[in-house]
Order: sequence, then C-alpha cells, then structure tokens
Amino acid sequence: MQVLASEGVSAIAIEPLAKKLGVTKGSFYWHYKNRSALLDALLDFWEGIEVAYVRDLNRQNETPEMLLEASLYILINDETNKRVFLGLSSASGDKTVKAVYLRAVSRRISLFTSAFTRMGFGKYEAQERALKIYCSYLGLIKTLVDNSHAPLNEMSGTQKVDMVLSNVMS
Amino acid sequence: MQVLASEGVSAIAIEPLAKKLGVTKGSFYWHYKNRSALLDALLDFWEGIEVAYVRDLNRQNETPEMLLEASLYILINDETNKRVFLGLSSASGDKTVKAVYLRAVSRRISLFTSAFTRMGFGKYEAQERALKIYCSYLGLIKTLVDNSHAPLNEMSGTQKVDMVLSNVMS
DNA sequence: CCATTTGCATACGGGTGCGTATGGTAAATG
DNA sequence: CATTTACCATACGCACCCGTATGCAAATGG
Repeated sequence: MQVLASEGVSAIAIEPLAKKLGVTKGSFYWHYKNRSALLDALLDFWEGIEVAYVRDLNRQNETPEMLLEASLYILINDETNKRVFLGLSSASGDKTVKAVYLRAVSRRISLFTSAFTRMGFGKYEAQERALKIYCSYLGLIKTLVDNSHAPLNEMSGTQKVDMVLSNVMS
Repeated sequence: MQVLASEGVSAIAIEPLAKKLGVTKGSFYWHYKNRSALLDALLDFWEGIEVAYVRDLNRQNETPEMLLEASLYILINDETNKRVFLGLSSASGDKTVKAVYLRAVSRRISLFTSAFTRMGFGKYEAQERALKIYCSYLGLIKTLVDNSHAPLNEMSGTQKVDMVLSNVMS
C-alpha cells in the first residue's frame, strides 16, 4: 500500500518489490498467482477502505455542508489517499486499474452531488456544482503532490478546503 | 510529438519508436546520442512552441479578460497541448521532464496572475484567483483526457472555459 | 575517379522484469 | 515415524529495451 502510494502502480513489480521486502520471487509466486493478482488484491483492499470511509462520512455528518467539508478535508489532506488516487489516474493503461479509478472518480462526484442535492439544489445545479468542486479538488491535489506550486504547500489543511469550497458556496 | 501526446513520456522508447517510423536503431543512434537526447529535443521543441504561443496571446489580446478567456480556450481545447502537459506531469520521475513541467506550470499560473493584476486586483488577490483558476483548469483537463466523467465531454469548448472562469469572475 | 564522409542496417552484449521449474526444510498430520 | 503440505530459495528461459560495434552503400568533394 505504501509502495502504491509513493511510487505508483508501475512500482508494483515483483523482483524489486521482493528485494525490498527481503524475500525472493519464489516466495512471492507461492502467495500470488502473478503480478496482476497482487495488483488486484491491493486495489480491492484500497477500494474497500475507501467505500467504508465514504459510508462513515455519510453517517457521521448531519448536514450536507458538514459532509462536504469533512470529505474534502480527508480527500485533500490524507497523503496516502491522494497519492494512490493520483497514481491510479496515471496508470490507466491497465484496464483493471482504470476501472478502479473510474469508480473512485464516480464516488467522489456522487458524494459531492448528493450533498448539493440535500442542500436543496436542483439536479442540474447540484451536478454542476459537484463537477466544479471535483475539478478544483483534483487540480489541487495534483499540484500538491507534484509540489509544482510552492505557496500551496504552505497553506493549512482548512485553507485548502476553503479554497475549493469558495468556488461554489456563494 | 504526436507520440508524446498520445502515449506519454515513457512511450519515447527507441526500439518501438524506430519500428513505428520504419527505421532501425542504428539509424536513430546516428541522429541522436541516446534516448535522453531525443527526449530533450522533443521537450525543447514543445516548450518553444508554448512560449511563442503565450507571447502571441499576450500580443493579440487587448484586455486581460480577453487574454484570460483566449488562453483558457487554447489550454482546454487544444488536444495536443493538454495531453503533452498531462503526460509530462505523470512522468516527473525524470529530472529533465520535471523541470520542463514545472516551468509549464509556472507559465500558466503567471499568465493568470498577470491577467488579474492588470484587472486591478492586488498582488495577493490576483495570486489567489490565479491559483483557483489553475486548479480548476488542471482538474478539468485531467478529467477530460481520462474521460472519467462522461457529461464533461459533451460540453462545448466555450462552456468548459466558462466553467473554469465562473469560479473567479464574480 | 578515388577517398572520405554521410546515412542507415545488422548483430551483439547488458540490464531488468516476468513467470516456471525444481529443490530444500520445517511443521503439520495420519 | 513416515509423509504430506506449507513456505521459501535457486536457477532457468523468455521478452523487452538500451546502447555499441561493425558493415555497407550512396553521396560528396578534392
């Protein structure tokens, strides 16, 4: 999981991984059928965590405003989540990865959309706002992880959330 | 260039590329010292085009509002530019690529910032708005290229620009 | 018109990752 | 106690890509 987060999907390679873990290929291939099986297991594991987290967020936040803020705080400030999500996005050559990635995108946009719907916005307006938030969020975490704009990394977690939210909370 | 746009930096590999072009490695290595030299040449070429384009945009647009709109239209709707830019962002393992990418990010943010400054916003406010626009823009093109949210791809070029601009043009 | 440079092809060695075959050891099991 | 079964290591073949060495033919220019 940590490797997936820090090095991306392509870093899930048997031989280097085995060396890093101090075991051998022979050992690995006894536990997993092949590289793809390991990747699938990792993706499953990650997706399970994600889905559970969304469920908890929905449970623990009364108002849609709180839900939105809490979700964004996690999505923006949880380093592992950010890195894995972006990692998956860059590895969409793999069909399985792409499917997991698309579901993750869908979960995020749906979460935002339902929050706006619960706020009383019409279907179209809610989707529009969700999409705007999603794009801001995605651009933000990409810029953060790439470290491509220094001032961003000096902002606090809440400031980053506010930056994304300010676009749609009039 | 087309390969760089459609397949990403890692697709700049000598043997497959040579095969695709109907030549051999021997031929390639006569023209370029190595893979890195080819990549550098491509990146130089691309960056040159980009810089020239920004200059032209600055020349051809009287008002900062026009400049902003025209720039975003290009950045969002030029397929090659989008794909190369995102390709570079995913290949930041390479040090040279990372440098080119960071300069490209910087150019975009600077362009936005200077537009807002010319509109009369203070330094801080201009930077804030530029950053918001940049994140929206980045998230948008990433979502477009990934084709990860169908409704987006049905919007017109101008609608996409408006979506990004609506966040900051009150 | 011959010699050298230009432009490209074939052929090799090296590195790395995947996946399989095979062998060994220690613990569980009948 | 013998024999499976769990777990892991070594060793191999295959494929892909890099980069170099070398050969060869056409163009060039002295």
